[in-house]
Order: sequence, then C-alpha cells, then structure tokens
Amino acid sequence: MNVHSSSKPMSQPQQESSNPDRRSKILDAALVCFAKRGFHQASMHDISAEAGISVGLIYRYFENKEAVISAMADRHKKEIGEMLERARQAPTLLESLEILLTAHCCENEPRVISAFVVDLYAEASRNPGVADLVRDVLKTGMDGGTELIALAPDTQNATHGLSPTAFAELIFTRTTALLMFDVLRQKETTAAER
Amino acid sequence: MNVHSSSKPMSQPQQESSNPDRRSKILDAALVCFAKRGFHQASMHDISAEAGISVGLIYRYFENKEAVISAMADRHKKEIGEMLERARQAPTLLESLEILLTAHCCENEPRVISAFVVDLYAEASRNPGVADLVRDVLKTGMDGGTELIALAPDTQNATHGLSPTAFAELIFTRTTALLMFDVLRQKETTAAER
Amino acid sequence: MNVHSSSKPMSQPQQESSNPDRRSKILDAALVCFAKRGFHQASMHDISAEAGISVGLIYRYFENKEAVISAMADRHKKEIGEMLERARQAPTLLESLEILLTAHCCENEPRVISAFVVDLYAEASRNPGVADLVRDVLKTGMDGGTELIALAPDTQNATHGLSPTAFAELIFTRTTALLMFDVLRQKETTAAER
Amino acid sequence: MNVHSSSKPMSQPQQESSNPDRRSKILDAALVCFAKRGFHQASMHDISAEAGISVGLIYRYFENKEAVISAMADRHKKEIGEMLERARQAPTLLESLEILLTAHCCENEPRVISAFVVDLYAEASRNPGVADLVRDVLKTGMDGGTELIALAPDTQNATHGLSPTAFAELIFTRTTALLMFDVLRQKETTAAER
DNA sequence: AATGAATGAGGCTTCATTCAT
DNA sequence: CATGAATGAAGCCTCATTCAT
Repeated sequence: MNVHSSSKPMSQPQQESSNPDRRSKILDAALVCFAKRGFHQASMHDISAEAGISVGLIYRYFENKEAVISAMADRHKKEIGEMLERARQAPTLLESLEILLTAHCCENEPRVISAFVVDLYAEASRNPGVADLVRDVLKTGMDGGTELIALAPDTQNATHGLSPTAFAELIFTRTTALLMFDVLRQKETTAAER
Repeated sequence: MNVHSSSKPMSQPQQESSNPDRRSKILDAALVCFAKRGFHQASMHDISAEAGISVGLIYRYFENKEAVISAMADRHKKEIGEMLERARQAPTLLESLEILLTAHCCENEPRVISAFVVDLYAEASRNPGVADLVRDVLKTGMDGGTELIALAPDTQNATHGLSPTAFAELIFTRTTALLMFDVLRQKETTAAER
Repeated sequence: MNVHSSSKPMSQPQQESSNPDRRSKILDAALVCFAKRGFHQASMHDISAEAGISVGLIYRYFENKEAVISAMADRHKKEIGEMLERARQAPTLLESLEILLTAHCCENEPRVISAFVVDLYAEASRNPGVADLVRDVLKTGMDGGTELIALAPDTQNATHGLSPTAFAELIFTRTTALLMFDVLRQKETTAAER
Repeated sequence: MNVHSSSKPMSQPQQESSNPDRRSKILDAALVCFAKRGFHQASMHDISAEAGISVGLIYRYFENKEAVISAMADRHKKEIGEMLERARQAPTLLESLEILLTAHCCENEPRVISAFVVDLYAEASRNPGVADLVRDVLKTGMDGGTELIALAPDTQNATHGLSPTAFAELIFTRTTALLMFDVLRQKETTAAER
C-alpha cells in the first residue's frame, strides 16, 4: 500500500543518516504525543511540532507513521533490556527489584510511560508486528527476572518461599497491573508505592 | 450551537423507544469493531455495517461516536456488576472465583473483550469521563471481591492466610495482567488457566 | 431528481386534502424557522417540530422543501396583495401609506418578516421561479401604489409635487432599504419610524 | 479541544505567508460561489474547484467555512472604505456620487456583488459578527457620504435643498434598494441607471 | 391520515504523505 | 538537507426524503 523507496538513500529499517540522534529526538517527541493523545490520535504534525522540526523531516527518518510506532516499540524493548542489565548488576535482589520497579517512573512523568505502554498493548492486539515485539519484551523480562531471582544470594529471604519463576511472575503481573491502573490517576502524586 | 434535537430517542441514559434492543445491537457491533480496530480506528461506517444498519441510524441512538464509546464503557460497568452479583450467590468461594475469572472469556471470543478493555484503559488515560467510569468499576470490583472473600465460609482454606483485602487485590492484579497479556495471543487456545 | 407522485392523491400545486388549514400551520412554522435559520439552514425537522407535527406529514402538503419555499413566497405575494387592497380602501393617502408601511411589523415580530424577505431576495437571485414571483410582487406593489397615489384626493399635498410614479418609487425604495437594515437591529425596539 | 495549529498560516487577521495572494484568490473564488449558490449552499469543494486548488488548502488560509464568510465580509468592508476614499478625492460632488454608485458594478459582473451583498444581509440577520460588520460598513458609508456632501463645493446645486444627512440617506437608501432589485434581473442589461 | 424510524448521499474537516524549492 | 505548501482520501455527522405501521 505504501511503496516509495524510489531514489531516496534510506528507508531501510533505521538508518540515521546525517544527524545521528535526530531519530531519538523524534522518538522522544512521539512518546510525548502518543502518551498525550494516543498513537492514532497524535498527528505527524503534533510530533514534528513537539520535536521542533518540520513534518517532512520525519519522513527522512521513518518511512511512515506506522514505522514511528514500531520504532517506539523497538526502543521500549531496548530500554527494558538495559534496565534488566542494570538490575542484573545490582548487589542484592532487593536493589535489583527496586531498579526494575521504579524504572518506568523516573525518566519522564510516569503517566507518560504508562499511557504509552497501555497504548502499546492496545496496538499489539491488532498489529502482529507490535504483538511479536511486546511478547518478546515480556519473555525477555520474565526470563531475565527469573534468572535474577534464582541467582540472587538472598533469594530465600526475599521470595517468601516461592519458586523463582512464581516470584518473577508475581512481580511481573503486579507491575503490569499497576501500570494499567496508573493511567487512571488524576493529578495526585502516586510516587512511591513500593 | 444547534439546538433542535426534537424527537431523537437518545440523550438520556439509555431509552430505546421503538426498537427496544437496537441500542444493544449497535453496541454489540461496536464492541466487535472496537476490538478489531480500536476505538478511534473503527469508523462509524464499520459499526453500521457490522450492525447491518445505516450510518445515520446510529445517530438516533447515540449523539456521536464519543457517546458510543461511553455507552460501551457503561455497559462494561454493568456487566461487571452483574458478574459480581452472580459470584456473590455462588455457594463456595472457589466457585465464586471461577465465575469472576472465567467471565470475560465466555460470552464472546475472549480476545474481543480483552482488546476492548485494554483500549478502554488507553482511552481512560486521556478521557476523564471514561477514567472515572473505569475507576468506579475497579473500586466496585475490589470492594465486592473483598467482601465476597471475607464472607466466604471457606476463606481460611482458600486464601492461604492472606487477608481478604490482600487476597482480593492479588486476584484483581492477576486478572488485569492476564487480560493485558491476552491481547498478545496469536491463535492458540488460552482457554483454561485456572 | 425527485420523481415520486406515484400513488398519492395530491402533489399538485397546493391541494388541502383533509385539514384545510394544516398547510397554513406548516407555513407559519416554516416562516419562523426560515427567519431564525435561513431557508437552507432550517431543516424539515425544525419546521415539523415548530408546527407540532411529524416530518412525514409535511410531505403530504408539500412535495419537498423547495415547494415549501415557493409556497412561502406565494403566500407572501398574496399578503402583499391583500395589504394593497386594504390600503386602497383607506380614506386618505396618508392612512393608505401607514397601512403599507406598518404592515410588515405587526403580525409577527418585525424581525421575522424582514429576515424572511431578505432571504427571499437571496433565494430569488438563484431560483428563477422565486425571482419571477418576487418581481411580480414588486410590480404589483409599485403599480398598486402608483395608482393609489394618483387617485388619492390629497395627493398634491402629500407628495410634495412629485409624480405619482416617482413618489411610489421613493416609498418602495425606502421601504425595501429599511427592511434590509431591519435585519441588522440587535434587540432594541425599532417600532415606529414613520 | 484540539490545540495543535502549529504552523498554519492563518488565524490572525490575514497574514499570507508563502503565496501572498493565495488568500485573495480563494476569496475571489468564494465570491463567485457564494453569489452563484449562497453562503451555505456553496460547498468548500465548489470553492476549491473555482479557485483551482485542493479542498485542504483552503484550510491553511481559513480556519473553517465560517471564517471564509467573515473574511469576505471583511474584504467587502475594506472595499467600501476604499471606494469612499476614492470618492472623497473626486473634484465634484457629482463625480463622487458616480464613483459610489457605479462601484459595485464594475469589478465583477454586477449580479455577483449584488447577490453576495444580499446574502450578507441575510447572514447578518443570524450571525451577530457579520451583523456588527455590516452595521459598521453602513455607518462608515453614511458618515463618509454625509461629509462628502457637506464639503462639496457644489452642494447647493446638487442636493436640491436637502440637508447633507438627508441627501446621503436618500442615496444610501436608493442604492441599497437597487442592489436588492438587482438580484431579480434576468439577463437584460441594467447598466446605467444613475 | 399520521408517525417517525430508516436510509444514504453529501458536506465539512483532518491528516498522512509528497515534492518543489 | 530541510521546509512546509499542497493534495486528496477518508472520517464524522446532518438532513431531505421514503415507507412500513
């Protein structure tokens, strides 16, 4: 349905020609817009305005809007991966968990990430590519989490006797649900709920 | 700006003059379309086609698309309420829980409800009216669930020593998360998970 | 574009089947709606609501919306004719003029008639049928007015030496212009301006 | 409800970024369409087609259809102002009057302006913004005309003893009425009726 | 006769995407 | 490279008109 790629020197799954972090800027802007209005309600103009660039320029970095969404999902996957890596290097299980649980609250206003992730799941339900990606994020997270728990020196104390898998699932499940409930908050603080 | 509205059979919290369940039919169609494409990607034409009626007719029952979404959220709330009622009348806690946990899988293809609910949360994150409603559903559900557990004759056996509140929260949290994960399923079965 | 007339026992240029003044009621309602919103902005629903009947019933008395507009123009013509007749029977020219000049202010709120007539001219500029009719009204009015003036016993005193034709034209011109300015009034009184 | 508007070249009392007279072209096209079909019967598509551009482009210059109508009214006001200025600079009162009286017949086919102005009055009767504007035009015109007459060296000869105000009103009244009658013309000439 | 539910074409407006500059 | 003017398909909604009851 969308076959250009005529003479342009890009189009392949992410290339960052000239400005190397222009792509990132755009994705940052997209995150804000997507969180504020939803994937499909946010317009390319919204994104370009938020990024402080022209509409056309977005198309030098992304084939189309769909590609922006996919790239956002991709980046989300990478960030989860990095977070997991950081958690892995924490000295105690408790600290690891703290890293995992607070991650999505820090970089941006937490609502932003929550709204984005809920939208991501909504998108996943009808976009197989996004679904694959989210599934992958979930599996990686669960596996990494389970491993983390299993290897933690203080596992016995912290997991209250649950198996690593069960404990990881418990945490994932909770985190996911909290994230969903997060979008319901009005304007209070919601900061530290363990 | 335009105040006729002479004789339209809507506006008030559902009254369906002539055809008594036309409204319901439209909402059924909307559910399918919303699940398939999302609230804002589903067009009024999609809904009318799915319902087997003309576009204009939808507007005799709903003021606009927004109102269809709200009505869907409303209906969801009522269905949760009824489910809770049914659960309350079950003889044992285990049976109550079974009712609660399987409810969203039976009436329609489960994916349909899951996709709709995830979209509902996404919408809640930017539509205060929907957010209020979802919050209300959640609170009602939690309270009802907690009460259910507290009053159940076999509570001690079933909750493994957790307080009713904690147990209810555990179940809610799990249910919510499973619902989210549900949208990631491809074509397998996903039927009976306890 | 609009060819019914299949089996209905009416459709011909005004027949008043059953209720003889139902037609009039509808035209009264139409006048109000047309004045309030304009010919083409007023909907058939607006008219039916104002008349206190159903939409469908209008179509028993008028072939379509266009026909309502034409009938309004027709009625306007008749009313002008009757007014002229009344003026003709006044004892003095001054009284005749008073009848003519105040006519469009009395039966309804004056704004109503003014707005309708301005719309009528607007319609005339693109609807030849209406244009013919308005031209006819104008000619009849001018001729009648001229005759009235010529025959008036006190003509010399009242016309300040102008010929009947010139005086009639002066009055018509003034009346028409005042009618146009009438639609600009806000909410004041505007009653008696000689 | 939707506040992007990032870079659109309109909103403010006319600024026409890039193409400097694109706005004017659109208004020219709108004039033709409005005259031909009326404000509300003329579709945005009609206007875009007449202007030789796409529908969407109109929205870069005007917020919506209403804004096109207002801009037309505004332009009309300016043109009247300029005409008045030109009249003011004529050597004799007679020449001034000629400028005023022939103005609306020259630039376009006269019917076009007449039809537009009648529609403008019709619109004024239900659009307070337009009504204000038309009132303003009228007052400016009357004041300017009166002043013009009062200052003219040959006033006594030309006004047949009427006061400047009365004479100006006479002329305005006549002009307005002639403009209304103008829309009734079929195909004749109607050129010079001083 | 009378109603008003139902239809569907058509109008306004938005927005992803392209392309000349 | 970058811009943003331009396009036009598509979406929401209204409304004249019909027709079963």
